[in-house]
Amino acid sequence: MGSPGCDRIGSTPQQFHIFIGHPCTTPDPERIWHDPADVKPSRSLLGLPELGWPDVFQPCGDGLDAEDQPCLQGAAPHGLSPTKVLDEVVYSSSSSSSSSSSSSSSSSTPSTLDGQAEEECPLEQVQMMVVGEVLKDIDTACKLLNIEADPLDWDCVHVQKWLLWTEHIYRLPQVCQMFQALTGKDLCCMSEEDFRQRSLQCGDMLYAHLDIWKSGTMLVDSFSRCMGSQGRMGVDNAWSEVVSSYPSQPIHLWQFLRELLLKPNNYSFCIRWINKEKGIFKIEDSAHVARLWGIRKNRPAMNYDKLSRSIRQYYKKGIIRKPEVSKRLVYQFVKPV
DNA sequence: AACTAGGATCCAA
DNA sequence: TTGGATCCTAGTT
Repeated sequence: MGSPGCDRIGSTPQQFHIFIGHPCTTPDPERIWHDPADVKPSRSLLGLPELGWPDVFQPCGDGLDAEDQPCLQGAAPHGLSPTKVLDEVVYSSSSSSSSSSSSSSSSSTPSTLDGQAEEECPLEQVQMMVVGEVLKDIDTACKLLNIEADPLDWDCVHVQKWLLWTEHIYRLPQVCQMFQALTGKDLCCMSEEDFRQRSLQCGDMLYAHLDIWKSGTMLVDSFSRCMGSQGRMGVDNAWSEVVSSYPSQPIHLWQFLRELLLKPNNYSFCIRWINKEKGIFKIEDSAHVARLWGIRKNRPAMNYDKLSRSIRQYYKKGIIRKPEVSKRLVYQFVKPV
């Protein structure tokens, strides 16, 4: 018996709550949610229509919600295209480093030198964080989709994965077939008008989203050149995280599940430890985990029925088992992580 | 309805 | 050969 309605991606879009730019993609949730200096790029920052945060993602554990945290939203001017925003970030960082008083000279009335320092530092921090967040978002998607960060490196399959992913994140209608047999290079050569011609409804959105990815490499280059050692370290760290994360060989399901479990700030809403020491975990959102696995393996028809069958294959192999007290959706790694 | 269990088959690496 | 996807029946919660 299967799980009706779960065979086709998009059949239950309301359950697919991944968002590439969610704060929880950042490794340290404590810093993110409790540090008042931390400012997240909102969807509008990226030139994308706002989604209700709770509908997009529910940060688990701390109960905080971005809508309840005005400081986490609207970090950048609205109405800018992603490229413009990123360009501004790069440009202003460049200005501020070439002449460290750039921001202060344009700022209204810094009363003291100390005041200048106070104003400059947060600006650079915010700029760096914006770039860092963009890179981390791309990193998250790269890990999940098992694709390169640079669209120029994508083959047709990678393009389809990216499209599938983007459809889900932004709840776009299915557009994959409109971009068949296109490589990443093909995509990058296309103009916004080309995108619109292929998809009147969301071509501009796809174009903008691709722009963010294309800007990733450029951002790293620019920041490496322009930022001071502290900024450079931050970006380098983000980038090294991106680069080092490319899994080149096929991933096993148990490894994938462990990956999700080891990033509770990202995925605890759909899979979490019950007892990490004993390796016991619970799948909180079976459909979501199945979709993540389907995206990872490029199997759009994946569902929990099939995923759980694969998990059960691990029983014989001694990789995963049911805990002594069997509960629904609760499994146990035989060798705890 | 959703989940669990396991047999059978197919396919790609 | 192996790991996983897919389809299936049957039982349980």
